[in-house]
Amino acid sequence: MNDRKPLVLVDGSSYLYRAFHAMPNLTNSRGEHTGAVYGVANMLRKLVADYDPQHVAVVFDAPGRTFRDEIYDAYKAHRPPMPGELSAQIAPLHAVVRAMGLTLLMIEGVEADDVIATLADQATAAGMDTVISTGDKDLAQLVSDRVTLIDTMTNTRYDRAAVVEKFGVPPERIVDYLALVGDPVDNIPGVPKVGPKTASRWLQQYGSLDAVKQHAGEIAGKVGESLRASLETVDLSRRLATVNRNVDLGVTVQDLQRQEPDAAQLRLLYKDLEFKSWLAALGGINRSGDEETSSGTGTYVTISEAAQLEAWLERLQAADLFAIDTETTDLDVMNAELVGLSFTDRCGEGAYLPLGHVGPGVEEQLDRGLVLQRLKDLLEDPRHKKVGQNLKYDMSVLANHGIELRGIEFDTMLESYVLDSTGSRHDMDGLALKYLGYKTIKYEEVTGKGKNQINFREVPIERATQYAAEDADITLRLHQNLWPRLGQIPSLAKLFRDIEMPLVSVLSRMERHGVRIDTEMLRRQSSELALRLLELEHEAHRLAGRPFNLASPLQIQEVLFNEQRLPVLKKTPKGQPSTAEEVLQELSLSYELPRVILEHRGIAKLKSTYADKLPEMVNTRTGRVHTSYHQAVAATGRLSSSDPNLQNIPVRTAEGRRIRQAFVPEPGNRLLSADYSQIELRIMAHLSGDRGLLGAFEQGSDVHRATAAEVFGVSPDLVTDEMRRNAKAINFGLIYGMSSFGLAQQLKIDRGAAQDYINLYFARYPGVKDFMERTRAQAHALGYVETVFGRRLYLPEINAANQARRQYAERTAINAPMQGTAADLIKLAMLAVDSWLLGSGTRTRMIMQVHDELVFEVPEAELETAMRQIRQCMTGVARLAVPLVVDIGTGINWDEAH
DNA sequence: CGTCGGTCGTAC
DNA sequence: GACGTACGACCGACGT
Repeated sequence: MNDRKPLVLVDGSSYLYRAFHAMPNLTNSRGEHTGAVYGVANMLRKLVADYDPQHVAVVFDAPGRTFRDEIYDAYKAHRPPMPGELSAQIAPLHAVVRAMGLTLLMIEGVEADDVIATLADQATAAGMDTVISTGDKDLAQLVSDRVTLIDTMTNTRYDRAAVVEKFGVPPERIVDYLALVGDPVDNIPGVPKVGPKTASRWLQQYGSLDAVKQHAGEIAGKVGESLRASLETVDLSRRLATVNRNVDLGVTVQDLQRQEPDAAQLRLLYKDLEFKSWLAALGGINRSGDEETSSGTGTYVTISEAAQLEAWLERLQAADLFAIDTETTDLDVMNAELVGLSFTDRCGEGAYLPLGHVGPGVEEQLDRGLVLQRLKDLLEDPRHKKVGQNLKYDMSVLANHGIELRGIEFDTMLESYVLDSTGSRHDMDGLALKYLGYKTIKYEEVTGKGKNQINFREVPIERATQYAAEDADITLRLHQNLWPRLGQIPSLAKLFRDIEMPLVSVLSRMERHGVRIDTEMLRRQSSELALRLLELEHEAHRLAGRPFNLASPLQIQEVLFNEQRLPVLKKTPKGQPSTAEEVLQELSLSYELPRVILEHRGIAKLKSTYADKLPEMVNTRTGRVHTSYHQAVAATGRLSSSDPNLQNIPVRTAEGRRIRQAFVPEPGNRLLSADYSQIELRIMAHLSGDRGLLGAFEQGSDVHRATAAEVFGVSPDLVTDEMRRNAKAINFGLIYGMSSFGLAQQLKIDRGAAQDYINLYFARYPGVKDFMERTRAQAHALGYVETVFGRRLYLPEINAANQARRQYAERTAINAPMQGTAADLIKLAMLAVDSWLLGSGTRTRMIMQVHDELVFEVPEAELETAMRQIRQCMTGVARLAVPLVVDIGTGINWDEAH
């Protein structure tokens, strides 16, 4: 949307025909025709030089029937089959287009015109200008304030005024004009005897085709007769001439990013086509030749002598940037010991430094302690820049050996994530395949799997070298591929550099510090829960008349709905009767068994997921639990947590909160919890600029109460609990892109009433309504949405033909800017807090992040300072249109602090 | 005996 | 089908 440069859409098919007929009969020395390729490619070169577009597509008709064939059999029937000299040029032309870095679009069952029309409309909706390059005047119907037509071969340009001048009618009337004039090439019948002059005169006189038809009786002479005879077909002509602006493309404007030309490929093509001057312009042979070696392996060495180590050390010290990777004994960082290190500063090369291997051949291995001592300065010096894949892991492993990795400049996993967070995984093997077309050696290929799996330390050094050095090599290659892509989108490059990269070490420190758990308390809870579960199980079996597994939804379903004949209130997506919480809740009103099952389920969940699991996760060495925070998982920009997941510890019910009571500080400390108040609603106020919502936050009111007062039309002090509850559901629903159905279900009211609430809300908060519509439009036009800080979320299914998928993408589009901005804000807050912690010499530690909450372990003497500093860091990260408010609590456990 | 999809439930 | 983002327990089917 910020692009100054227009979207350029090229009607490749029309140019192909024109170039074929216009160009002299060019052939190469093998007698192959090349004139049409030359003509179109020449035109594309000129276009790229003139506009330097960031987004461009070259669109071709796809073979096969289109909707126009469906409505009119004779459509284009007169077109003679494509001459062989032309069809033979299509494949090389496509190859040239791609090698030039331009997106080629050819969509089954959709004509080039319709593809162009749809994309132009999307761009317009996003506030982007479009230049359509075509030799076909039919597309004059698309011209608007934002869309111009150019004919690159004749060098003419059509804006609105030029269309009126040329055709005598404005763009909106072009289809009427075409319906009257007809087009013999496309076999649009038109009205016989009516040509350009008559058509434009009529349209000027009567205003539109419909008006012309109404006045058909008044038109004298042979043309009048002809018009009256054509009244039936003229509507068909109009339909044939009208481009379809709303076809399902499976691509959006955003997918049309112009790429760097593939010089090697162009060289091959031009050589083949014998376009000698262009070949010369490409210059000499690419000196690096990296691209071509991507399927082979690099030159990898094992460092087994001190002299080699010194040589590599010198080389790495001199490098602007080097890739580093660690091999360890364990995937769990807290228990991982270093087995080896690999690095490279040059693609295609790499060194592996074995340090902890066992077995035959280890005599060759340098002493780990001595080597690390020797490497420490390089690794800890922030001036020596490093790139890695998931460097948080390497950083933590090195920390286990007393080395604090600094100069963490680039992480390829995060580069991929910031570029496109929707890519399901950002693991190195996948990235290498996706971006380099390279198949890496898999970890399992080296260690084996299943019961035959060996520890990496047992992998022969020779084999380990190939695997490990390749990892460093590929990491560097990936970085060289991904970083320029990020550089093209400055907001993403900034996000990457200023938020994601600095966060890596913050997260590493949080994970390594961990959190203390009162395991005895959890064990006592577990026994109590076990006892209660047994009681409930007996009770359930008695009520069912037979034993069954209460943990099996399938068996519950059998007992409740087949044997006990309870009514089926809801089905699962697969059509089975649902046994979900809300269903059992409803059934509990009339039956005993569902209530027992519900209670059993709740307690079983608490016991297995929390009371039993957390003590298991306590590290025997540190006596604390060390979660993993994942920085490249949640598509919106949030962190996620696993092993254990500390971001879904119960809080809503009293029994659940007992789990939180087991999260405790070290003696002499307190836990401090600081959370952003109503962060996503505040962001909605900021993004929408809605006066009412902004006002509510400026006055510091209870926002749900304020919403209730507005929607129900009462003064805030007269808002009942029910009104507030409903308003709260609406507020949350809005953040999630809800429908009236969803709200109805939530509030247990009918759909009409829910829709009334929504209408009322939008009437009171029109800015919010506009924001939602703007966001949807942007998503449709660009294929992505953005946070306040420019983080992008791509929505590949936003224009899907499947309604459910499309609607799902639309809801995501609404939610992502709010959820994502909240994620950006708390990441900034973590960075701010961390730099305070590091700079102040305090003993306060940040130990957990739960999306809008940060948890700290604070020495009692530092509580006051910590509270003040943390609040300041968190509220000060950004100036939004609403104040950021942070609630802070402290206590002897997490429940008390929260 | 492992993997994987389906269902459910916890958090924000 | 219908309200967004996660992780994970458990079951049961399926393949080794």
